Amino acid sequence: MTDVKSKRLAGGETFETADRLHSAAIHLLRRLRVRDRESGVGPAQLSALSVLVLGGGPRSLGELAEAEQVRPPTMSRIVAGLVRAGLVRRGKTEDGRRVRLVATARGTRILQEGRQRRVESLAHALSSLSKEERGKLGAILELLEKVIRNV
Amino acid sequence: MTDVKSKRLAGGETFETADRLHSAAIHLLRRLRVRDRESGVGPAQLSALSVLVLGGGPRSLGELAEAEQVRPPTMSRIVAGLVRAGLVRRGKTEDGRRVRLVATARGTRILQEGRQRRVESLAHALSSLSKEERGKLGAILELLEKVIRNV
DNA sequence: CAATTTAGTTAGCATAGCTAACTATATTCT
DNA sequence: AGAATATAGTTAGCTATGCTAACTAAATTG
Repeated sequence: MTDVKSKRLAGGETFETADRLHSAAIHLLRRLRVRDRESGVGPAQLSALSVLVLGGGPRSLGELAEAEQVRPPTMSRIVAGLVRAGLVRRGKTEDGRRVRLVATARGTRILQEGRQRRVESLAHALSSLSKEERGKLGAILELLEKVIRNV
Repeated sequence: MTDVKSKRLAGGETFETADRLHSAAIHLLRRLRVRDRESGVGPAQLSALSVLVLGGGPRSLGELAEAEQVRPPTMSRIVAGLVRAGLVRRGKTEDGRRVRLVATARGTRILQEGRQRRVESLAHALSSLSKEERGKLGAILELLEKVIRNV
């Protein structure tokens, strides 16, 4: 009870689980992002577009910057690229300072296709699990989604 | 049996699980990477350094580029930054063309501290789970690590 | 209606990705 | 052995993505 380990014995197992979960997430996304090159859209643009398409509709530039953890000038330029590529359209709002950013049909299609590719790759790997194992994974995901919102 | 869904009924559930897992990984890392700014090292440099520190010792530049899914010229510059910052040292090998990249003591310390911060944030969030739930999560991680290697 | 606050852009800097073209060392093939 | 080829890294120059500082325009406050 006097060694280094004992100081955090209560949390030690949790820490190890966190470490493994962290590492798993890194390795998973590192593999999946390979497929994003096929879209021809850069990672920051793709991620911002995903907020507009999957995140429940149009946003202002500031909201998008916050969602992507990026400063307004950075998002301003990312959006400029998306508009130039015809993936996003700028709309007006009641507040003349704000812009309303909307994914175009093309932007929506490109994002959905990319997401499809990523998720298919993962689904294929998951197919090696038994039905029971996938069930357990699904149940854990429920918990995990709550935990992540609290990070 | 004739609608769109039925075409992939067998894989439909797996696809949904993959989608949720994918989304959870994205959201998790998006939150954790906030803490990396404290290190004062850019994301590409930090990630390359993690391969040297956690990935089991020294590597050549080409190996590092492959591990990070980046082209040699890109890794060349990332390594130049790490060397300039005193986090990595270049060593010689028998093959005069190859370099042997080793993390310095300072590089190792900075990486470990950053990883500690990330994992602590996650461990703190995980502490809201019951002991039993954490146990289930640990068991699933076993499976997940295997699955991810097959993506 | 002047002062302040808020939303977004522009300018300029550093990092990080790429391809093409180069240098230096090893290997292979007469 | 020596020429031709292959391999490992670097350099140059482009685009994209991150930042802060300084600006413009619109809304809100006093």
